[in-house]
Amino acid sequence: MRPTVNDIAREAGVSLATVDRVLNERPGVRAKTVQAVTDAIVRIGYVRDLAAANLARSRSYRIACLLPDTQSQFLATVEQAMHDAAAAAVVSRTEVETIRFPAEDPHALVAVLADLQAQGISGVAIMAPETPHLRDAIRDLRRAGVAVVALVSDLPNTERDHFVGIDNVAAGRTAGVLMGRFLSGNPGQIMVVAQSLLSRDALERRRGFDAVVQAEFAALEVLQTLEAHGSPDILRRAVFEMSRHAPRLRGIYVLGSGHRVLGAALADLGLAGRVVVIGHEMTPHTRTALQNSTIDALVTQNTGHLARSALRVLRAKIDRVPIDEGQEQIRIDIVLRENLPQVADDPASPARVRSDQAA
Amino acid sequence: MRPTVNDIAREAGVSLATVDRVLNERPGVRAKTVQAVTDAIVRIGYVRDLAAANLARSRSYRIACLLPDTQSQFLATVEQAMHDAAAAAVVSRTEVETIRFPAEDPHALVAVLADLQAQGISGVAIMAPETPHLRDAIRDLRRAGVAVVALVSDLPNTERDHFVGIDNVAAGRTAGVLMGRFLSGNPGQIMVVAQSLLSRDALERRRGFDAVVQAEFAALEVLQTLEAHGSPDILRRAVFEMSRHAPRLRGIYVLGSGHRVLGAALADLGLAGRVVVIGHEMTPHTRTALQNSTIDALVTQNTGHLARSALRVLRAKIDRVPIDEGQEQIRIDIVLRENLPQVADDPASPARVRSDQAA
DNA sequence: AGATTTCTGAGGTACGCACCTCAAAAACTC
DNA sequence: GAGTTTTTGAGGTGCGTACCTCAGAAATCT
Repeated sequence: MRPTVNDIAREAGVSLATVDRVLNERPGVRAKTVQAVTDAIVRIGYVRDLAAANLARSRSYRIACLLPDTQSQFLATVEQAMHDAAAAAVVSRTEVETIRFPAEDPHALVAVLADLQAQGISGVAIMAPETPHLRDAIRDLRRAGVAVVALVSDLPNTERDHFVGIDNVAAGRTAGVLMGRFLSGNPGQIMVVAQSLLSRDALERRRGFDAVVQAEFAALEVLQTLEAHGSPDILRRAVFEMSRHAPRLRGIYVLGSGHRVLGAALADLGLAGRVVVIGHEMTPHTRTALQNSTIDALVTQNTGHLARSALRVLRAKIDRVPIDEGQEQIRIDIVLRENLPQVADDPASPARVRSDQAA
Repeated sequence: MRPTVNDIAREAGVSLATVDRVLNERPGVRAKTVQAVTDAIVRIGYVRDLAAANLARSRSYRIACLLPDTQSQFLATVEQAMHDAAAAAVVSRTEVETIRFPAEDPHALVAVLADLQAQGISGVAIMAPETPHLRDAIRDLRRAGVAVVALVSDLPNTERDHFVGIDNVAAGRTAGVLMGRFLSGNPGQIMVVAQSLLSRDALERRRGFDAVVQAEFAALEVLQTLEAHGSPDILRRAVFEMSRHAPRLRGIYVLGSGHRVLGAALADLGLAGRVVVIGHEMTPHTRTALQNSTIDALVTQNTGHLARSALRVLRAKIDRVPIDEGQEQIRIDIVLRENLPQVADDPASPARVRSDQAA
């Protein structure tokens, strides 16, 4: 049997009340007694039963997930993943509320955070660009005992407890290597397309991509980043314009989750299937593009893992227990058509291939 | 507040005892009353508090993990991952015992399983080739109420509850595409190396690899599989022998987790760095080989995920609760040097790259 | 209607822990 | 050594559920 608090009390020769005081760091225990209890704890290998503890505390976790209100398939995927993770987390008494804040207004975000703190929320997962206002708001949250994790895009200069997401420089490097290897070091030009270069993740990816191409695939020339700024027309025109000046265009790197108009533009230019296209993030659109080979490879992060990890880390921080680093490391996934994960709720997805002969 | 059993009782106009009988499927309740209670449950949205339920049951999960006693870095990694997952699972009152069984003796395995059943184990994760004996043993376990999952290598014709692992045909296809693309469709020969072709996973990978290369990279010729049978010498000789007859050797596909002797043989043949090497599984050895570019790409499954997933699925099956398909799908990971995950406990691993300017 | 069977309700104990109170013991102070 | 402060012990209640008993009500049968 697993040792309980009573076993500690017996082993340490003190009463249950004292053990309780030590365990929950309540005052009124002599240092010597504390030592005796902690010794007993390690001696008998006691591990607190968190389920029972939380039951007794009747603690529940109220968590807020803050995402910008930008229209984006990737954000929609993240929100959906968080919703699913939240549904699975009700059994561990976790409630999650997702809030979209105005992307352009740092004051609005700060107001939302202040409001959450007032409401007595216990944890916050946030995806937002780092501003001085946000730094202060996060510090205030932490001071108030609220756990904070940065999601997708890190906030390294704030007091956030943890970052849940991938190393975007490495993701860019990965995209760069794939591009270089798929082109086998032959010379040519690479077009880079982004929604905008304002976000930290896009910048870091571009940096990683450039570094690798420059160092290992010197025959490739990486062109200036085209910014779509949310407008299909701007992107379309820019692609046509640039392709005129890039006679040996052999690859396209899409820093964000891809733009529907890009496929059409490539088809019009007669480039479809003749250039290597590498993008980021798994969305309904990039998934389809990968399936019909409009995109050759995706460098992604698993949004399901992202959401579940954020909730797990927040719960751990709230409970002040250590986190399992290995489990919380979000990997950089490379997805080709061949290793495209099946979507669980897609009735059209083919049955698992399996052979019934052979041991 | 979350509704409790008492709320159900009030809502359904019955007593707590009756609610309890319905919830735990105990006899002695009229169909009409059962209906009234289940109606009330959905009406108020009751979700059973599993933590409290397990506490009251004072249930703990005793789980056995069965692995063949073959010497292999991959198996060692799996065992280690299971050990780590077990350590993290003590808080959810889960005990895991890993047992290595004689790989060559199906009767010994059956005996171990029968013994476990007698000991009153509640769940089993097993990695073994499918034999009639094993089929029967698994059926008996299931009949006795023991949950069973197949690990790494599926047992599709048994009554196992679930398979925790990747689709190995797809993994082979993925390796095939990487090989083809890295070689850019230029003609050449591919050597295939395996420990043995007896295990289902190796066979399936080879099948997927062949299918893709044949269909999409017709210029490549895939040579006959070399089987090492655990002997570095056999492998070494076979590689030398075959490379004499393959003047245009451009790639090597390692079906298993790679063989230390292979790197040396390639160096001796002057092929190091001149052929594309693609392997499977992340082990200390393949990791190093990837870092120093002896191997170009690895197609892997995350053993940490594998182990945690196995434990989660087993617990879910024991509790008879549905599993979160999305979370339990083990992805086929493609690992290049650039997206090599950091090892958490490696003090020598470089700090996370991050820039402190830029929002 | 009476006997019999089947349901149902009221209540208790337990799981492992948190958190509370009150009194007694021990350790200090002067 | 009397008074004061600090530390400790004993005990209780509750968290949400499981599981048990026993008595009484309701339904069914004869």
